[in-house]
Amino acid sequence: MSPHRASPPGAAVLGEPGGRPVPEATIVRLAVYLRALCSLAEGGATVVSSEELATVAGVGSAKLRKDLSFLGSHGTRGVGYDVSRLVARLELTLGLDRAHVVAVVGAGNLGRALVGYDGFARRGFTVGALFDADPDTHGGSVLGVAVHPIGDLDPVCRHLGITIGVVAVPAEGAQDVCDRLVAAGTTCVLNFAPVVLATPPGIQVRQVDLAAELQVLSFHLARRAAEVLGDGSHEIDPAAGAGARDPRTKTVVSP
Amino acid sequence: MSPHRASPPGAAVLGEPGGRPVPEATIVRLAVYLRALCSLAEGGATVVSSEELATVAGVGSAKLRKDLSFLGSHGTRGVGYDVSRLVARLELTLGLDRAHVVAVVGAGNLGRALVGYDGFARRGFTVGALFDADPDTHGGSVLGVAVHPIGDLDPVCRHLGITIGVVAVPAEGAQDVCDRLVAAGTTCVLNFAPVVLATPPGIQVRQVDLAAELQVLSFHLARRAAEVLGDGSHEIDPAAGAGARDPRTKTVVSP
DNA sequence: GAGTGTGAATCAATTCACAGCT
DNA sequence: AGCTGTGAATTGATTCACACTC
Repeated sequence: MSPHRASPPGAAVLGEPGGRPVPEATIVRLAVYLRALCSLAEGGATVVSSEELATVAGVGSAKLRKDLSFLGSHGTRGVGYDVSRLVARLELTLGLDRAHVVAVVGAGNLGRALVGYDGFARRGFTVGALFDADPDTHGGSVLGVAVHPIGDLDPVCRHLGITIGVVAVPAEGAQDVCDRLVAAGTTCVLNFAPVVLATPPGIQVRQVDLAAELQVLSFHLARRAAEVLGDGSHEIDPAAGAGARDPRTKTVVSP
Repeated sequence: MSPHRASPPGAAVLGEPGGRPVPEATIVRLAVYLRALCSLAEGGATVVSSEELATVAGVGSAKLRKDLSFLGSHGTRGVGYDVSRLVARLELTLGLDRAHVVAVVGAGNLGRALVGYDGFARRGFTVGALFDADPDTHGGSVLGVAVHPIGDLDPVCRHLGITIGVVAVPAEGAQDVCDRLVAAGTTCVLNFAPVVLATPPGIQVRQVDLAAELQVLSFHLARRAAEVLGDGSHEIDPAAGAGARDPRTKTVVSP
């Protein structure tokens, strides 16, 4: 249907908060740092070193410092980072200083689970509306969120000031839903449907592909099995490797 | 610290399916290609070119060919790839030739939604057991899958031959659940809890962080807003030498 | 002619290592 | 002394472009 281009993969643009373009990979980690910081704050910490924070966040300290440097970070040399100050900086950078209202499209198992997911609310994301194709659901509500027909997506989203759309419908309907979200002025889409969405440029799409995640794990199981069995499933095999090495896994610091 | 040459020189990079190590980024895309191929196959296609397949998968054709070359791919020059042959090759590589039984820990909204997610079954993943901390759920079942106490995780998983564990519990319980899964012999974990799991080496962890995904989208909303408003949210580094916004820079992929 | 497979070049991300603050 | 911030070096991934096959 849509002759749009797929949204550009990386597309890290410049003119960013700290004055430099923030790499995509870094942005994802900022949210992780924020989480880690909050849990440290709950534990009573008021300052943290990059080493401590990195450990909690599961990354190396150098990477963490580099990441934070993109925000023109406010650490103190010889001391560390002021926790509440850094929390505030991360929240600002991630746009969490203002509340966001999201629309969830698809009131199936997944859609309903997302409405109830408290991790969203905890970060200032509220589900303003649910949409579904099934007329039986219309007029009902899930945890206090009204369910609307998909045909009403445009007016309802505009009225509620929706800025992020979540696609939780089966693959067949996903592109149509996406097109409607974009037409309704939404510029950010979180897609759970197992299809690559085509969008006009400027629209941000994040894909969460549950089946693909399992397949990646399955790949590693298969690789390991092949290794142990001396690789029975494949042809080419020059060097039969000793199996001890583990190239993957985000292993902790090796002593 | 000086583990410069710490890695054993004898054990060369291990041999992967196609004979070369497969980059992580590629593995994720293989699942996408498989999906794209299946939908093309349903449309009656029997051969595809890298160009066609790449379009459906939302990547560039060069990247696709490079990715497939890691499997010692079987395309035909001047023609393209035999669809069913390539499907078989991808399934083999991703370990989908054998069925996998997964355990879902956490029978809340998300856990139950995952049990019902047909995208799993469609790729040969069956949920063999559900576990939950709440005694009220024990002995019950969700869509035919029995709910067990978390304390029974080890025996039940071993009995069912679980190879993949899915963590769908709140953050507080996640590390404990992960430890139990690992103790029960599971080597692959799909984690939905918003914490970084610590695991022994050799354990594969994939993290799905729903709140983080929204935060990444929120970041882009904030960046865009800052751009439009001439960036009111930041102070640091007023020494922006070059023009504030540079519409160039690799950015948009030309059609 | 059409389209794969792949070295070589480019681009991005990570890690190192150290200068510079407190 | 301790720890951040960051250029420089390295590693990894993507893109190019073309030889080669059908």
